[in-house]
Amino acid sequence: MPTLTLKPDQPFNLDATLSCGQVFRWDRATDGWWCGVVTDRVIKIRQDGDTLTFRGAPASFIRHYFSLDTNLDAVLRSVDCDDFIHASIIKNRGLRLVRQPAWECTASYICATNSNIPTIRRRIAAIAKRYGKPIECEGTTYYSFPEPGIIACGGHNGLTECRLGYRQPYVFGTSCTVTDAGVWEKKVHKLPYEEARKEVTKLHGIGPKAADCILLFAFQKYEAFPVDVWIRRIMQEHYLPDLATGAPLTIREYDTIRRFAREHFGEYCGYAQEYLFAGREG
DNA sequence: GACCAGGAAGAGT
DNA sequence: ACTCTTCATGGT
Repeated sequence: MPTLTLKPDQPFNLDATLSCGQVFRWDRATDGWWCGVVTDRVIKIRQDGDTLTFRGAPASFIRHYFSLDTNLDAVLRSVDCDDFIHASIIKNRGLRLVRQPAWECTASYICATNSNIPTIRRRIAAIAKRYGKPIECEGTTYYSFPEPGIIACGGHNGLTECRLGYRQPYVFGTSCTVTDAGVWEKKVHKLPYEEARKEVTKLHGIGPKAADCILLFAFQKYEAFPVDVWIRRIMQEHYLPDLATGAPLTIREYDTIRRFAREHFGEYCGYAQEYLFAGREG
């Protein structure tokens, strides 16, 4: 099986990267192997020290997907500007933001609103099973994530069995709007963060939070700082004590938090966000 | 059974 | 431009 050797100055922590909540289609077996579906590939990978062993994709794909070309030391040095983020970095050093397929990421975060992570995972798996192509791997059947055109062709009620709740028309509607994922993706890629954010927010079912997740995880816009209930809590406790507590998060508060983060952590504040999120409830 | 979850849309001010 | 309400589902 192919392997890839990490350089001494190339920190990477596979477990932290895949279990921090940025991806929904990876599972860790008890023997240390991770298995995930990325668009139409089933990838198995494990880490033993500085060695990655994998199958299902060429090394170039692995290197790109896991952002192994990113100078993580430099990124972390740039956001490591106070004691609290410093502790989060120590705890999860080697966590990297992966490069998610844009359409799958977009549909995923529509499904993610007002839900917990196990539920989100179940919904995405249900969509893949409903419309994706089966992929056999070591005696198990996996399913690719369907292109938007496939979902659009399924009609209004095609997703009913996926039990998306009120998100069903959003996923369907956005599938119809995007249709050609490649074209849409290129358009967003070209835009700088704030403009890309406006563009992505036009889609049905995507507000500020989902847009920031999509831009961070799929478009490498590292200035994005997604604010969910966990991040809001952490920011209130450690950085912005004057924020109102309890009440629903308003657009104004959201902007206050993300602008503070952009200012405080710098141009890679998205990385800071993910280290903070990884350290939630502990 | 209450309460919460990687929120967002729509209607009414 | 702000505030309030509603939305469907599953985990704890």
